[in-house]
Amino acid sequence: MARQDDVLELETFLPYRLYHLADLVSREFARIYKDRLGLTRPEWRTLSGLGQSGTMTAKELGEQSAMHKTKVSRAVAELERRRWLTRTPDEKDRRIEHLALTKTGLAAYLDMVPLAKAFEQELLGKLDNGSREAIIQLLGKLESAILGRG
Amino acid sequence: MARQDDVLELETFLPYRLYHLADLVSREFARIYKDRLGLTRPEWRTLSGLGQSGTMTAKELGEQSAMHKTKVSRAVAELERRRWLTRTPDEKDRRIEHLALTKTGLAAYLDMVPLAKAFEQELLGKLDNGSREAIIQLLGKLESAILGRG
DNA sequence: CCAAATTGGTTACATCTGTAACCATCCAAA
DNA sequence: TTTGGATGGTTACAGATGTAACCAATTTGG
Repeated sequence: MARQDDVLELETFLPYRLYHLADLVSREFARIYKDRLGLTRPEWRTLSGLGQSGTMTAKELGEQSAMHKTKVSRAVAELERRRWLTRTPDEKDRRIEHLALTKTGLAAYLDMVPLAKAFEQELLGKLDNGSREAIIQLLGKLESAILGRG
Repeated sequence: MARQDDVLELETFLPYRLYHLADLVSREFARIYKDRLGLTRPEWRTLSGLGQSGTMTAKELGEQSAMHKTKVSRAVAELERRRWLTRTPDEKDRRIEHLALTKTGLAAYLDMVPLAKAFEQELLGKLDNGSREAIIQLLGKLESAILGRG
């Protein structure tokens, strides 16, 4: 049966499965910040990044949350429009602006944190202990693998 | 330190990590079918679905490859434009069309299959045996979990 | 010093996507 | 039968995205 070799089973193909799963999880989670705060994913990541790290430049934000600079730029613009963050020019390098959440922005962030954690816990809660451990390990290994340092 | 509870570490947050990883893998793989065949992801999935299963309706395609019907519709239209697939009206239900790859379409599919398998193998090859097993298990468990049957 | 390359960030444009509205067709109940 | 709802599929429209071009400021190398 040579045919077997010539067929790819989509349902078990790793890139497909991985993407599909991530898409499901991400969409499900997105409903929370979208319904509650009306944010897009890049906007949520920006909020989350600044909430976590305090003050960052756009570039740092992009690195921390794996976003292309155009996404960062637009997300920052939108959050600024809402007055959820402020830009402070850098003294020494005038290309750079330091971004930080305003009180309102921080409040939105603090509003989301427990919801995010609950979501994650609920998801992980459906797995046995071993699987929970395993998944953390595996994500790391796969990341290294894809980044070519595996 | 109450602050700890109020912070979410994005880098270890499951939805983020999962999505980021899937995005990396998917993008890397997409380069192959994009460079080689000029396909988008929905188009690749359509090609792959029909290559694997022979003849399907648009609805079946969407179910098999987890695509919204608009994506299917557009991908099918594009592949038809290239004459990579044909539509055959159903005898009994005139809303339905049966889709199948043409010779050209099949050739493109057969061209991609070994590349796809090689990509997957290369990725998995960077993991130890245990991890390879584990990942298959885990993807299934997480899928069940997110779909609420966990 | 000064030109050339680099960097942080924004914008324009074309493409892709999701939602909702839509069109046929089919089915089910009266 | 007719009629009201489902169903398969397409389309319109508004947003989101990626690529590339761009601008200004900075660094580098001569």
